[in-house]
Amino acid sequence: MDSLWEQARLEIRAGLQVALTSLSVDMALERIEVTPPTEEGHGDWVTNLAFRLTKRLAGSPPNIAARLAEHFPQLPLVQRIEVAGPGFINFWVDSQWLAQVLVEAVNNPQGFGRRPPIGERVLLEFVSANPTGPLVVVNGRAAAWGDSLARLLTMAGYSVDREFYVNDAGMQVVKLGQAMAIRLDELRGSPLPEVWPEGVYPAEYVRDLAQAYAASHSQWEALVEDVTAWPELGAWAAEILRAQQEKELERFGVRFDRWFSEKSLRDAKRPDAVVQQLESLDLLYDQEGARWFRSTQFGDQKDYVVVKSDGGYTYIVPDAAYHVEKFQRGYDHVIDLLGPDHHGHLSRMRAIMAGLGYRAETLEILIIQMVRLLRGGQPVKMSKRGGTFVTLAELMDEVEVDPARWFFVERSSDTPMDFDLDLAQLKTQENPVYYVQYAGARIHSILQTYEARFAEDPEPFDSLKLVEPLEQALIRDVAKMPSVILRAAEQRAPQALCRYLTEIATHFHAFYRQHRIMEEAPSLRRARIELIRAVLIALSQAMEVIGVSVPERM
RNA sequence: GUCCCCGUAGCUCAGAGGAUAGAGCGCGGGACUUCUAAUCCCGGCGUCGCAGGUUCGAAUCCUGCCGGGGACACCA
Repeated sequence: MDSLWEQARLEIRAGLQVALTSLSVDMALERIEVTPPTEEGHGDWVTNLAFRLTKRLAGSPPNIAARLAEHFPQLPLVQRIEVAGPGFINFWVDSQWLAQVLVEAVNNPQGFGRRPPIGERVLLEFVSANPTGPLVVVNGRAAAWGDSLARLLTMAGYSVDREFYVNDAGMQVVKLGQAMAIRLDELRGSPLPEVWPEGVYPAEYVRDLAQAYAASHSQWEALVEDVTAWPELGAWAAEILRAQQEKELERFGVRFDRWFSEKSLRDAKRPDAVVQQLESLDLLYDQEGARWFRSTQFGDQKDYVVVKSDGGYTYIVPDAAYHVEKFQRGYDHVIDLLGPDHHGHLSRMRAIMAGLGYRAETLEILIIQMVRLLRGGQPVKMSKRGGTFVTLAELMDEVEVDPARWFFVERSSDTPMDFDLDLAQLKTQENPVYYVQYAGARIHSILQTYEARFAEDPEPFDSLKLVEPLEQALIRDVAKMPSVILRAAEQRAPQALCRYLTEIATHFHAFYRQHRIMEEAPSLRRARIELIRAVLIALSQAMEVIGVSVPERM
């Protein structure tokens, strides 16, 4: 069942087809464009049909538009039709017809804007930070944005699984183990190396991990000089770090359905199967002692190594095996959110999956771009290599979860963003999060007063009382909400919700200052109560999607 | 050098091929005896980076150029 707002669009489109028929023009419904106006005052829905018919019908666009309007059938939901500008036809949806949406929302708050299950399964993989250190700010962006996308797709009727891919095998875990060994040695009183080995981070948190390890393992001193112990030490530390990441994400309001271990994939020999399949498809060749994949056959810039000269696999092999595994689990859509450092990985991943016979459209790869933190207008240093990176935990210590999540979701994911720490902490007009939350708090406050005074209001709801421009604007905002959700889901654009929320909050605040509720006559009071109840529902549902709370008091 | 993203108001950014390109912030005025002033109202002279092209119509699509950011390992 389409939302009322969408229903209006479809009926207008059908009406246009009827008008076309009376002008002896055949046109398929899907080819008739009915779009939102670009500007206020141009109605609720607009068609450009007249421009597109200049070759099939004699006359100028305004003339054709006028004839179409004339033959447009009477529809109860169309209040007004206007031929405007150089040939547009603007349609106003009848406010009374539209006001049904208020009752609909109030009768089913949780279901409002939610499309019934459409039977499609989505696997969304995001964050997937290496378990070799704490989460950093850009992981927070991925977490907030990815979680919102998951909520958005759920609202749009998809069945969504959130997954975190844990790189708990391979070289970086061995390096972590080596760092552990160095730190354990430090515990025995040895000096730290003057130059750390290539790829081994001198990070402080490893010292804490080493202490914890020593405290729980009696034989630890024997491992210090044992190179073969690095993988095990690394795996131990990686699991601790992974568990910390899970906790931090939970604090950030993000939970995963599955933490998928790369090690389990390797243990099951899935990467071997990928290489064998590529071999059997004759897509590998030898060069300089390594096995290369012919990725240029699949649109990549250059071929690349899959089996190193030492016999080990490069990163792409287990990752490809992981994606094969995902598809085998039967998902209709597989979506990856990759970090900014994976930019170059994208074309390789697409190439190898194409090589393995998967259609390009089924795998969507989105890039989460980097985050620059600003304090006092100046960038805060956050280079992971320099060791001065800002962690997600540090960010959460400074900024509350609600504004942090809002800020991350507000911007499209594929462009670098500045995160203004000062602004995020401001609890004033400059901060859009509180602006929207404040609208919710005001509604709660009115509803509490109302329910205390009129627990049993005998007055029936009469939408005819809602005639003020701001009331009608709010009815439209409520009615549009399901369409906003569906469109944002299709576009993978949760940021659209932030814009919607700001708009409905703006209309509400203006309404609030201009009109009263409790002092009005019973019938008007009742109508406005129904209106703001529905506004609160639409607002809360949209806030739910971006993972930001709606406090009852502020 | 190749590939990806981005150039729109002083700043941060919206913009579904359409009408006179919009918001917020900042700045200047004004509004609470009232259901929350974390609010509202008024104030906008922009080469939509540049040049071509497609189109009845381009900030939007295509090509080239200029500027900014990022990615281009037998690391993950």
